[in-house]
This record gives sequence, structure tokens and C-alpha cells, in this order.
Amino acid sequence: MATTKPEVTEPGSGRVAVRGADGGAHGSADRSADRPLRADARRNRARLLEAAHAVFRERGTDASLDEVARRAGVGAGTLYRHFPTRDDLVEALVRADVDQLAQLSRDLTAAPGDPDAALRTWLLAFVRHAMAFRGLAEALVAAAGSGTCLDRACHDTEVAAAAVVERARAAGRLRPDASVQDTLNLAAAVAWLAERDDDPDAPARLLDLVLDGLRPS
Amino acid sequence: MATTKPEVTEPGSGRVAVRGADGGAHGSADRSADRPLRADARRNRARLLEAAHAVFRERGTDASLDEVARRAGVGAGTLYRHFPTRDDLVEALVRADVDQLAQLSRDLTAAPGDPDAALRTWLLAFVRHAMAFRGLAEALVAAAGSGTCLDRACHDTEVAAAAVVERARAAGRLRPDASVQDTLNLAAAVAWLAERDDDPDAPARLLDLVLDGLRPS
DNA sequence: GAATATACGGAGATCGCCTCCGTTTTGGCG
DNA sequence: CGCCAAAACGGAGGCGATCTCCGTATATTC
Repeated sequence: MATTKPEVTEPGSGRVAVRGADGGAHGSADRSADRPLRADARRNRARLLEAAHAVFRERGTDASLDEVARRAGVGAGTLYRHFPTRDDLVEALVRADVDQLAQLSRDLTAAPGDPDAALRTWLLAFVRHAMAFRGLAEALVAAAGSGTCLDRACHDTEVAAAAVVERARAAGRLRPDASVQDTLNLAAAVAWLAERDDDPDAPARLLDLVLDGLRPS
Repeated sequence: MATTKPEVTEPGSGRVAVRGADGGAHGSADRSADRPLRADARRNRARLLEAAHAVFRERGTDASLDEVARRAGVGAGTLYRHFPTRDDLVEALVRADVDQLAQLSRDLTAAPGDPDAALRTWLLAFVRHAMAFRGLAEALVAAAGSGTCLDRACHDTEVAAAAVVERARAAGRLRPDASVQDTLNLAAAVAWLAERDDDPDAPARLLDLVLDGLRPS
């Protein structure tokens, strides 16, 4: 989602799906048996994702969830059953992007080539993804390491980042005192800054500024 | 405020004060005549600032304004009369810090010494101030150039920054393609990252990372 | 010690979050 | 089929936050 078209049909369309956040304020236990969703449930889930995509794009990740439900043509209860917290919804919207970033990381580290350029390429892709909705960068940084559902996405992203970062470090193109976390955080900060700037190459420009700081002196 | 003690008595205690944000959704015209506030009004204003300081410190700049009013022992109407928007309140809380930063800028540029070190000193002070409350960095960046009341604070800060930045640039210690805005924005981003990190020298560490990127290669 | 401008306060309209539970739909099975 | 239990739906409603409106109270002025 997000950058890619509103791909309504989820990867595992006929399987699993809901999975309470559990880490959050919602005490409800995990739905342990993961039987396939009923037809109407699947349909509504897709509608919700589509509506959320549209609404978040217009108003940012802080948009009203009731509005999402309204625009999806379902009741509020249905929304919260599928996505117990806002983060669950964001996570679902961002999932495809996260997987794409993981793939990109694999591609870049497999191919021979400048590890430095690869790092820049990957980070720029990350920044672009993190700018899919206003407030997303914030949500990602806030979720990192807090056990939230969105945290899964953060963790996966961090793993993907680690490969590219470590390769650059091994090639002596990254200062040793800058961790993977630092790198990712600073990239998120770039997205955070660039998201309120209509200049289309603000992301690249800012990223290059901080990236120069991350190289060894 | 913020870093300094809860200095309740405002600089111009007997003069001026309210000044509707005007740029916002509040259509009411400016209170043109700036006659002194009535005694009770001045007292309530001070109580509000004190309460806001405490509440924002505990819960960040997104805290409930009703709670601020409650804790100040005044009605909601009184709060909104004094500070029509949340930003007005934040601006008032931050005012003293802004002036202090302006002073620091003057001191640093007047004194002889390494312009590079001066830049770092000033930016670090800025980062510290921007971390006074959770959410402050966000509010500042959001307000910049949006005509809001908080925008005044941003502008003053930018002026203060410009002096220090331009001096560093003149000494060839800053890359030419990094503007004052960039510098300040990146420092705000550092504050934004550091505010959810309990490591007390995260600010300095992160600032040094980005500062290295801002120097000429 | 009025008179008047000024300021106060809090009830209440509106909106967003989230839950609860009566109702509806679906999918399997005889 | 038609029935039934499980699954899912929906929206009313409680709660808390924002912000306004206006009757009341208080300072200042003469």
C-alpha cells in the first residue's frame, strides 16, 4: 500500500488476518485458531483498508477512525474488531511497503556494487515509504521497541536496514559510532522533515546532508 | 520557562498580553488597544502558565487543555480567552527560552573564538530548549512559516540562528548548500529523536552526527 | 459608592474514541 | 434445501476533549 496502488486483496487473502495487537491496552487474548475469515469479513476488511488508505492520505495518520469506518460503509464496531488499535491499521497499510524494503535490501546486498551507493538507495527508498502519509514517520519512530503491533513493521525494517548498513560499514563507508538504529532514526527524521515540504527532492537533499555526517571523517 | 524555573511573572507583567492568534480559526479581531490587564486577569494568566508548564512537562504539549484550566483553578473560558489556541499557550511558555537563545547568539557572535564551536554550542542549546516538553520540537517545526502565533517564536529563533550559522559559513566551516532553515530543521529533528530516548547525552551525540554532515567535505 | 468596562466560569454543543450487545449473515451438515 | 451454531455486523451510547456563549461577578474610574 501507501506508495503502491490500493491493492485491496491482501497477500494471505483467505487466511488469518485479524490478530489483536495484544501489546496494547486491549486485553483480549489472541485469536489462536487462525481459520479463514468469513466472506463478509474479508470484504469488509478490504473496504476498511481502502478507506483508511484514502483517509490517511488526505488527513494523515491522525485522521478520525470513525471517518474511516463511515467511508468504508461499515460500523465502528467492525473497524475495531478488525483493527483494535490505530497502529494495527497503520501496520496493515504499511505491510506491503515493509516487505518491499526487505526485498530491496536483499537485492542490493546480493548484487555487487558500491555499498555506499546501495546504502543511499535503500535509505532513500525508506524515506519515501515513510512519507506515504503525514504522521507516518512519527508513528514509526514512536512504535519502535514498544511492543505495539506497528513495532513488528519497525523490527522488520530494522533487519532489512541492518544488512545494507553493515555492508557499508564493512567497506569503511560508515563511521563506527553510528548504529543501525541511528541510521534508521535519522532517515525517519528526514522523512519527518520532508513531509511538510512540497519540494519533491527535499528527501534526497536532506538525506544526503545527514548521510555525509554518517560517513567516517 | 521550560528549562528555567516557572517564572510566573511575565516580562511585561503590567502591559499587553493576550493578542489573539488571528492567523488561526479564531476570527475575532485583535484587541487593538493594549491597555494593562486587570489584576485578576494578570493573576489568572500567571496561574495558567504555571499550570500549563507543569501539565506539559508531565504529559507533553498534547495534554488536555481542560486539565490545564482545572489545575490552574480557572474555568475553561478563562483559559481560551487568554490563549485562544494551544499554540498561543506554547508560545508564551517558550518565550523566555527564545529570548535566551537570541541573547546567546549575540554573545557567541560578539566574542572572538571558533565559529564552528560557537555554532555547535548554540545548536546544542537550541536542542535542549526544544526538548523542554515532549512534542515541542514537532510543534515548532509545524508552526514554522504558518502564520500561527508560535511562528513568531520560530522566526525569532531563526534570526538568532542565522547569525551563528552565517558566521560559521563565512569561516568555511559549513557547506554552502545547507541553509539556515536546514540547520535549524535538522537540529529540531535531533530534538525530536532525542526526546524519546532517556540517554542524557543523546542530544549531543546525534547533533554531532548531523553537524558533521553539515560541514564542507 | 455607583457605573461601566472587563473578566470570569461553567454548562453544553460537537466530535472522536471505543465497547457492548442485540441482530444479521455465513458456512457446514443432515 | 433448510436449519443451526458460530462468526461477524452495526450503531447506540459512555467518556473525555475542544471550544463557545452568555449570565454573573469583579476591578477600575470618577
